Amino acid sequence: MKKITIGEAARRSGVKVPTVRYYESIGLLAAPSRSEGNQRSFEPADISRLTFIRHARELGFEIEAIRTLLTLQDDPHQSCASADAIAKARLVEVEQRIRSLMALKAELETMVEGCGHGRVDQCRVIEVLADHGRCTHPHH
Amino acid sequence: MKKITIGEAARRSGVKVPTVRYYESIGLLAAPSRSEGNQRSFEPADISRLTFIRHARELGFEIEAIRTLLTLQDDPHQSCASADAIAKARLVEVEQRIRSLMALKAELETMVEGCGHGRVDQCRVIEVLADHGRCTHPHH
DNA sequence: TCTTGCACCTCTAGTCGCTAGAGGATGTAG
DNA sequence: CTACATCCTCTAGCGACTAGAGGTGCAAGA
Repeated sequence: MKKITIGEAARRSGVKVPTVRYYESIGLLAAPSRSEGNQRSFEPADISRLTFIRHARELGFEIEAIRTLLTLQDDPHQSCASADAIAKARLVEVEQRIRSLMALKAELETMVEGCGHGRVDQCRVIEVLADHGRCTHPHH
Repeated sequence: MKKITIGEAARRSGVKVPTVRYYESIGLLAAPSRSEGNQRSFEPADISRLTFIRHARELGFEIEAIRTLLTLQDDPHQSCASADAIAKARLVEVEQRIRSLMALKAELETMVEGCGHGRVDQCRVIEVLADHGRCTHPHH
């Protein structure tokens, strides 16, 4: 039975060491057993859990959503309707965010293109910010 | 000389009352004069500044970037190279964020589509999160 | 055996950009 | 004069970490 230190767990899961401790502190990860010298000793299952969490975070799921997904994973006989709903909600969020960012992109492009690289009083960047009415792409 | 209260300033600029006070506290907005009863009294110029800030925030500029943009606006004889650089940097950020979100969207769609609405042990949502190797769209 | 030096421990405080709430003062309309 | 909205200051909280202080554990080389 090999002992996995927190550094090793971090390296294998891709989650940083302080973040592993943080996840333990908020109860997302069960407190692992300790060595004689009070150092954490993780199991392979903990690495899987940390990897799951990291991946979910990369997909932009919030901690509370991940908490729910983890309880679903812990009990595989449940219906996956909750997991489905969480993923769908996240998808809607992402789609909205993309739309919003596309509008911003268009507006920023107009600003940057219009900049004559002269002085501030002719600068389109400043001008557009100062006077919202000049936005060519209304989005908010 | 009409006195503009903080509520009025908030209404006209679209910045919330506590946020106006917050901007003053971090020095983004000069402290306005006060009434006899110690209430803030804003000038029309303050409303313009608040509107500028709000618009920049909506475009996702960070407070420190806005601070720089405001000092540029305050001195219109400067070169607008800084403003241009800030806007360009923001544009690059936005473009990267969009690309990243598009990848997430694709992955979420696969997850949601693959969900057979059965039990968790057949759920693609949980499965993909647990095993990153099954991502169809590698992005990280 | 000693020592070097890294990895580990706990705890607190800071990040960003607000937002919420307590507890009290002011201003205005009826 | 009395409601009542709005204002004031101050502190604490949000999410998801991150940084740092100050101390302990552990493995390897001299």
